[in-house]
Amino acid sequence: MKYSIDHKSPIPLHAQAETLLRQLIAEEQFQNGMVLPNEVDLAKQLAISRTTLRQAINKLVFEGLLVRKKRTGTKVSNAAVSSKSNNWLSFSQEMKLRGIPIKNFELHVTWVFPDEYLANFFEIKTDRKVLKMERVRGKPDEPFVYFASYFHPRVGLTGDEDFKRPLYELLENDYSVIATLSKEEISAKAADSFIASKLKIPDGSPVLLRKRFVFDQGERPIEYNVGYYKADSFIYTVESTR
Amino acid sequence: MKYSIDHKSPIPLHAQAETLLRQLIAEEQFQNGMVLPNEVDLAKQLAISRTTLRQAINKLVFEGLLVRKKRTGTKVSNAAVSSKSNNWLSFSQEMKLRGIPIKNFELHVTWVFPDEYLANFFEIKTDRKVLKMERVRGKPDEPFVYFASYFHPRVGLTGDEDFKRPLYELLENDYSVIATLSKEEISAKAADSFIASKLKIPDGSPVLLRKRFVFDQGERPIEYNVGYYKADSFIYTVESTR
DNA sequence: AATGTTAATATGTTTGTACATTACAACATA
DNA sequence: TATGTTGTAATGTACAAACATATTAACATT
Repeated sequence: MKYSIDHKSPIPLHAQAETLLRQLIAEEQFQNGMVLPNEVDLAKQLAISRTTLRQAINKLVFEGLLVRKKRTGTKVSNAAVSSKSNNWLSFSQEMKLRGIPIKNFELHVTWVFPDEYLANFFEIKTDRKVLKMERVRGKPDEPFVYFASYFHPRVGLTGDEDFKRPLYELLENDYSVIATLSKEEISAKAADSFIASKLKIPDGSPVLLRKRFVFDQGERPIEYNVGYYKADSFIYTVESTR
Repeated sequence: MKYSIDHKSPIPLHAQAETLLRQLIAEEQFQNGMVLPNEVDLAKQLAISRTTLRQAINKLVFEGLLVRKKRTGTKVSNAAVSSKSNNWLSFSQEMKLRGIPIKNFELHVTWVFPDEYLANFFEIKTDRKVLKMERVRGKPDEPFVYFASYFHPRVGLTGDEDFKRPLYELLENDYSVIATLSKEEISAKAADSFIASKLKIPDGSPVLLRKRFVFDQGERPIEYNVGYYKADSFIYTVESTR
């Protein structure tokens, strides 16, 4: 087999198994509608226990990528959501897609102590400094988003990186940190004075608040990102199938 | 304990444990934000193994109802109402899952001529009437969402249906219309006077605007839905993997 | 030929056990 | 006083073993 599982890796076996299955399905080694090998054999092939394998399969079943059936086996669901539930574009790419030329300004990098909320997400203590990157984007006279990213110390960023490069490319190539999972929360809010000044809008104007929690393969937190978008400058679109 | 687990029941123990936890949370035996007993003890109390208990907890964690944290314990997520992509719970169902009792009021059904925008989406002419359903939801003294749904004439609704029933169930059972695809747009906006009065908030307050375009199996448009959510009463969550 | 029985095989359920990781607190030491 | 060190309690990960259940296929019986 092309891919395999590394028992020495810090990434949990079930997580490795999960991404491995994803890859095989994506590459159509396991094709749409095809039944995959039975659990006992597959576990043996991957050199993990059946229980661990089942953890991985369970997740994919929950996502709807796989369907279990007794006696018949577990098959790849071709109705497949394609799970490209969009949005693995970084922001600059998103905007280019809309034909809007965007500039970065007020790019600012510092080391800060995390607050409770962030320390909690990162699973670190509040006295452990983290790298914070802030930036404002838009046309210079018309900013439309302010956002702040915080990076887990584990990633190993020094603060001297070229943050004009696409972020996920930088992480992947130079730090071999692979972001595989993101959870986002989108809500509406009234701009406080800080945000209002950054976006050059009146206090209390509506903004779209977008929090993004990014994880690596082992589901370990690696980045926290908050963005404040001027109302109407950003529309979040989601497509989902059943 | 009021409820307990029956080892002789044909219902799997982990499933029993799952519903039991749901009940306890709904009844606020385990309240919002409260940490529940540690796994070892809880398993002992319920007379099931820790692993089995974890199966149950895992599901609720996946749903977002519980949050695990090392050393601290597992706590009930008091997070505001959220909506996951890729699952097709209608709004009332989402709320029930979290044990929040929600009421519909100001339910209102009329026939209207579509504007250009809607006619365009439905691919019909503007002189063809469509069914419009409006409603406000929340606690009676505290509305937190106003929304309007428009249904394509093709669906065949008469206006006399019981709109208190879950919508997709109604469409599926009584009209054999199966909604399989939805596209959503989420943005922030300032409430105009109409929305402000419906939600009992000041003019210009921020609201989350959610437009939903629903299609049937043949990708034909069947519903257009606009919702205005009071800021902070609704968080839209999206999870995506790569 | 239709029906019932059984065996095989897949997933489903449950337990017991062990060790890893994290966070905190209490204590001990420089 | 400041700084390690160790203990402890929680979740996280992993494995092995056994038994349950559902479905199919093959076979036997009527």
